[in-house]
Amino acid sequence: MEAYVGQEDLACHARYGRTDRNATMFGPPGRAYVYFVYGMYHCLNVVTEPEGCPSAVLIRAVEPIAGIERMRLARAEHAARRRAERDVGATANSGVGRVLPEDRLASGPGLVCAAFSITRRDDGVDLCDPASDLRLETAPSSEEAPVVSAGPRVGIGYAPEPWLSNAWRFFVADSASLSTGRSRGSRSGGVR
DNA sequence: AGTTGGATGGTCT
DNA sequence: GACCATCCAACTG
Repeated sequence: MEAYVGQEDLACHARYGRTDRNATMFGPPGRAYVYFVYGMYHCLNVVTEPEGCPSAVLIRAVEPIAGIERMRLARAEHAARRRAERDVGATANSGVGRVLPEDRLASGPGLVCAAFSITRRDDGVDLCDPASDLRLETAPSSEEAPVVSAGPRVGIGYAPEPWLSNAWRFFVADSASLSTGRSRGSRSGGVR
């Protein structure tokens, strides 16, 4: 996950003020801020600060625990839909992709939304409401606290220092489901 | 194994 | 009209 903190954070979507797209970030905490990027992917955030203080946490990756097949199906549907929109003909073949490894089902912000079928329609959903389809739940107390590491945020090359290098990306150090970002490099440990 | 280019459309200067 | 909180395929070596 990555923290985006207020209008002063020049990597945050709220840096130019409130717009139709980022309005949810300006609202109460605990809601989903979902946006559309690069013409094909969605990204899920959790609003974290009180109303009027536009901050959120981007969910960059998820370790699948349950509903694995459901996630595989959603990923396949997402890919198929994109293929279908592009190719008008020759759709006969490529339906058979190789089976996605569990570790890669949601190992990126766009993939999280593809695996959970999250779209802009989920923007503003109350993630703390137990009745919500999309929601946060507290971990069982039996669960051991993970070791968390921090590093610079991914994909914000447009931002000036110190925002560019602030270690506001937090990740479970030994997770096999870490997202693979392009620029700076925490990519090394024997993931895979 | 590491790097590069292309797809694709909403959003904002 | 440029940019983008991305991903994957196709390269290179």
